[in-house]
Amino acid sequence: MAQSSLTRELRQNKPFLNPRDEAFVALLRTADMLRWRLSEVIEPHNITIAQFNVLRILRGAQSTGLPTLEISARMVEQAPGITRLVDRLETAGLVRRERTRTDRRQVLCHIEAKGLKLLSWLDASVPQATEVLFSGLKPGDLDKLLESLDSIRKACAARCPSLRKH
Amino acid sequence: MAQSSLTRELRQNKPFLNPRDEAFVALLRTADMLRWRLSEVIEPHNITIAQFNVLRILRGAQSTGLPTLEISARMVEQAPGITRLVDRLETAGLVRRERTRTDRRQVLCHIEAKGLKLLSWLDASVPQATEVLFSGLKPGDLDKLLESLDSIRKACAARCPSLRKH
DNA sequence: CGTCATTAGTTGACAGAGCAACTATTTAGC
DNA sequence: GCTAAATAGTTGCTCTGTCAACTAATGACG
Repeated sequence: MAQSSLTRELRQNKPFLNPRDEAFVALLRTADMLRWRLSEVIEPHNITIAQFNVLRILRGAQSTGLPTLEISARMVEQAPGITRLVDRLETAGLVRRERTRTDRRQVLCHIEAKGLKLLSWLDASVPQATEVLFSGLKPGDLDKLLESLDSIRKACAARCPSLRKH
Repeated sequence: MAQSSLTRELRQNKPFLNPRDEAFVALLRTADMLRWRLSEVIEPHNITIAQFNVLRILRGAQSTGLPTLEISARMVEQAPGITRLVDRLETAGLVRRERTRTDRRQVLCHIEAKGLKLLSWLDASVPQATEVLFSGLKPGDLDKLLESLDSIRKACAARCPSLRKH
């Protein structure tokens, strides 16, 4: 087989010995590029990808709001510093927090109008920037990809008790 | 179709409207979990994933060494702070740097014996921890996965001139 | 109902990322 | 050869991420 495009990208002189190693590296690298692409679209609006994720989560729970740690559990990528992440969103006027009356340990977070407005901007530009990246994949490829990623996450979760305590 | 495992993982109440959106999120999340798994193995040895990557790159170029920015170009995930990253490796005695005589702007980095020794430890434990995560995939699935990721990276590179100037 | 464990979240200290400005050296053009 | 531009890397500053210790409130159980 010819040199894989990944070894060429990373300027490796040796091919991968094992397709699983290659898949591991390819996944990390592809995700890094996607993150890069996404940040090009959203960071000009002065929020990070993690903050964008929080806003979307809160928009999905507008009626009730969400406790801080529940946000954390729903995030696509881990973010242990959730408190300060939300701090910054609050300072920016994009979210609001209030202590619950029933359980006074909890803090409910709500998205503010300003946050919703920002998201509505991004609703247009983000898919435009990201969906095209998958245009080389046929519908069947996409299904297969989702299925494979699913299988990997399952194996990962099974072996990482510390990863998430859902 | 039943609720996808991704929407369940992230506790979303709405399904993804678009399989491309879902693939985007699934990729970021899967990579995050892989990174987590990897860090469980290597961070006990007091190096980060990025530093591990640098050490492997330098091992692959032992005979000649590599200029600092060339390391940067070969990394799986972007690391703009390459200077300081290598600083720490040097402080830890894992790499050595020297200014080139022919081009005195360049700094050649070499891996030290201590770095090689550390890698030889990890050579055993890292594949053991990571390869099993792909055991749910048949060889054909792996090929298909690599191919799909490749297509995504190509599309990404085409649209991100700022991503890398290979 | 009092102690102990658990849950929810915050804070402090410190390492690391990210960006822009800067130095040193080399290359290219006139 | 001399100036201008490009290359290689470093440094300063700020902001963010990480980890551990801490407070406060709730739940469990004898």
